[in-house]
Amino acid sequence: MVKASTTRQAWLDAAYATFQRDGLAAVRVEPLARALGATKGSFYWHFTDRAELVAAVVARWEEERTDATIALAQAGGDARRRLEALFTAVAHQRHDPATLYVQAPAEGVDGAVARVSRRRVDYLADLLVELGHAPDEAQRRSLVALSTVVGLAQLAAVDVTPPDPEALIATAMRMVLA
Amino acid sequence: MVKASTTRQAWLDAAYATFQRDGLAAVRVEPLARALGATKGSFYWHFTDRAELVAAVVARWEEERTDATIALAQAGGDARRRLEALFTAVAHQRHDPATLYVQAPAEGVDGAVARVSRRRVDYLADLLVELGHAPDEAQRRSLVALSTVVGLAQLAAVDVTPPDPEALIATAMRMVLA
DNA sequence: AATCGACCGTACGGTAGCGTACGGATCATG
DNA sequence: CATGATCCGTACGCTACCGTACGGTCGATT
Repeated sequence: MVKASTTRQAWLDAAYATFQRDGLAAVRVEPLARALGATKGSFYWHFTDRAELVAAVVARWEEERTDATIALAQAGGDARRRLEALFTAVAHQRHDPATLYVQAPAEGVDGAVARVSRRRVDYLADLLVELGHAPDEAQRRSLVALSTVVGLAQLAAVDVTPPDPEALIATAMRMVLA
Repeated sequence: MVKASTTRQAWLDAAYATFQRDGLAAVRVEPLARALGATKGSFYWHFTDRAELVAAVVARWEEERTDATIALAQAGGDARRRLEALFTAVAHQRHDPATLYVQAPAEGVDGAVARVSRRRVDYLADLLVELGHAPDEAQRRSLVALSTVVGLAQLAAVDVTPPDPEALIATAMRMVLA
């Protein structure tokens, strides 16, 4: 019987935006209130907790990521084409905040992050199985691939980046396929 | 003419220990003082800043990492053996705190972290060149390898871990070499 | 023995955020 | 039109931490 109050959504939208830009830890009630031109009185009407807001933000993120994966899975083409599409998508898409994994446990959302991670690994592993790899080996290679993406984001945080990102993607894809 | 006061070292040791366990952000003056049975009066005698302590911690970390890499480089055996030793060492060694990369910029130590990262990549790339890879390709593969290690630590933070770590290492090494 | 400097404790002020109490406003509806 | 629910602002207390002021102690030096 939630009468979908308009401003609960505003809080969530603002929180989601700062989550994408600066990570979960940056989702703070008072700065958010200032940004919205509101006060905490409003916030604590719509949410019981900061934790509830963070959980809602991550729930939305999980939905979006899951939908995106499903969309990828249903894209046309054979396994090889879908894999190429996946790699170029990952290369050009906007990424999750680099702080996501380390902050998730403290924010109580590591379950959701783990689910999304596993779904990503499984999707890639399915493609590799289609391309002739044994299931166990496919799973391992997929985990390495996801780790690579996550790790590159970490290194980018300290400004260690490949000279030629396109060539790196190509090499990474060859490494996963070979 | 610094008369090597004994307790400056005590502060540094304690700070280094909590850095290794909980990351740079966990290096805080007041908790450290409590742990040492001292007060901030002592701390601000030996250090001007919390920043100075953090910088000292990271400097020590950089030295240790550099020495370790040099030791690896001077180890006996051909390139192939040294590479195998590297992989098993990385697999069993204690790792850097998972928070290192994301926190380094805010703590003003991203330069040191970047240097260590590049040194690691370069060391592996040298091995790959010895094993017949072209320099550019070796550099790319090394960056992928380091990213994989860093990414695995991130995923471990949300409890996404390989079922068989040994098999994963073997696969990763094959991927890097192939 | 007086003093000086190294060393450290106490006490304070300041910041940034969380959560709560409470009162005022607004609006639908009986 | 009164009343109750909804919504939000103000003001407060609390925690955790940084950095500073200042005074006291103690050993070495003069």
